[in-house]
Formats: sequence, structure tokens, C-alpha cells
Amino acid sequence: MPPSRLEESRALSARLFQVAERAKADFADVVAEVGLTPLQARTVLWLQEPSAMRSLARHLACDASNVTGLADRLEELGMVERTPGDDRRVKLLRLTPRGVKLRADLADRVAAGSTVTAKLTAAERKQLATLLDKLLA
Amino acid sequence: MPPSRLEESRALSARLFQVAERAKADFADVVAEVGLTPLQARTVLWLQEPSAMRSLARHLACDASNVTGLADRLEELGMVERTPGDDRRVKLLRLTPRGVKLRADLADRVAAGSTVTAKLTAAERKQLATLLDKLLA
DNA sequence: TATTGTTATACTCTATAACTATA
DNA sequence: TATAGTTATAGAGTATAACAATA
Repeated sequence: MPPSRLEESRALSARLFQVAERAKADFADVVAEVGLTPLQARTVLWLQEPSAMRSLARHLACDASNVTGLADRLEELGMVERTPGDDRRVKLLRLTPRGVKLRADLADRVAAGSTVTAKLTAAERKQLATLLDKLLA
Repeated sequence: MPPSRLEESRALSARLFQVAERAKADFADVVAEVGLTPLQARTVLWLQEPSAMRSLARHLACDASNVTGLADRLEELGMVERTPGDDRRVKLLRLTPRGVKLRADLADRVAAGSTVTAKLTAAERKQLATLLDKLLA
């Protein structure tokens, strides 16, 4: 690879990271408004349907041991509750009525604060999705 | 925002994070081959010209206190050395001859392992750069 | 007074291993 | 034996505050 392509690649990667970092920071700012950390917020948004703690861990791409504390905190806040599953080893996490309200509020705020959505036209968003899919293939 | 746009936005952001995470993981894998952490590797790549530790911290977007240990480790490895600056408060970090060789090796490997470069045509890379710039504007 | 590099320290995030209760 | 959730703990990575040397 010639040096110019190397530099082009570096610049492109740098911009990619910048966009991802900004999107992450935007998300963190928005969810902080309702008193949640990013991981707590992702959990609340995920719990449209009740979910076993194990499968939540898979969704969050973290170890299962971390979900215990996460669930503890959201339970303290009155947003989720542990309910037994059919398999009695399993505990399902389910939003409380208060959690359901928070989730709706959160979804609105996240959508409103989303840079990716706001700054591109529909055609551009489609273009970006296509390019990103190609990178993930 | 209607629910469909909200979901489209969520899916787009998710793909963006996935691509960024994969690029980060690729970089970490490649630089691990030469025995460096990502931060150490970014430092070596940055030091084409000698750099004050303070300005290195700004480039790495981390606190200056972290650069001390980073420099210590790279010095142990024989890749960089501290040299006094004109302002005698300042220490410049400079690559040793061994560090210069490592930097060239590293640049080749990073370029070869770059998903962003490999999977897109020149036209697509330009398209992606344009979209990312629009998001950063 | 302000700034550079340093040190000590603490906080967050995440992972590993051992434990229990079920299966 | 294997799996779900829990607990204790350890390792990165990063930040803050105080310090000495210098501006």
C-alpha cells in the first residue's frame, strides 16, 4: 500500500472513531438527563419484553456477572423487577409501570438527540447504511 | 419522530458502533503482534516528529498524568527516549533507531489489517468520508 | 502565578473463578 | 454434568490532586 493510501485510511478511520465517540457522548448526555448510565439506559430500552439476565448480558455484550449489579441498581430505582422464569434457575427482568414510562421518555429523548438521524437526509442515511454493511460483511 | 424513523436511527447507530468496535479490535490485534497496547502503538505512530509529553496527551485525548507511565514503558522497551526541550520544563519524546524501525513495521501491519481500507473501493471510501464529515459538521 | 512532568490515589468498566440452586 | 444467577476480586484504563522545577 502506498503512503498516500495509508494516510487516507488513517484519516477515514479517525473520522469513523470521531463519529462513534460523538454518538456515544450524545447518548450518554441524553440518558444522564433522566439519571441513568449508558448501560442502564440500554437495559431499559431493551426491556420492551421481559428478558432473562443471561440473554440481557448477551445483548449488552458483557459478562453475566456484571448484570447482577446493573439489575440491583435498576431495582433500587424502581424501574425493573426480578420475576421467576419457567426454568426456576432463570430470573426474568421486567419493567415496572414506572420503568415503562421511563422507557417511553428515554426513547423520545434519544431519538431527539441523535446526531446520525438529524444531520443526514433519508437518502444519505441509506447510503451510509449500505457502506457500513459492506464493512461488516 | 415516528417509530419507524426511530428504529431506523437505532439500527444505523448500532451498525456505526459495530464498525467502530471492529476497527478498534482489528487495530488492537495487529499492534499486539508487535507487543504493544493500542495506546503505546498510537504513541509510536504519532512520534514521526519528537513531541512534548503534554501535546502527546492532547493527541491521545487522555490526561497528562497517564503519559508518564506510557513513556516509561516505551523507554523500557527501547523504543523512545526523553530529551530536554528548549523550555526546560518540557521533555520531548523521540523515537530511538529501534523505535523508527518498529514504527515502519507497525504502519505496514496497520495498513494491511485495516478493514476500512480493504473492503471499500476508492469511490466508496470517498463517499463514506463525505458522509462522516457531514455528521461531524 | 501559571505550566510541565511526576507521583499517589481512586474510580469505572469489565472479566475470572468459585459458589448455590436448579436442570 | 451443565447452566443461571450471585459474589468476591483483580486487571485495565482513566481521572484528580498535590508536588518540584521552571517560566
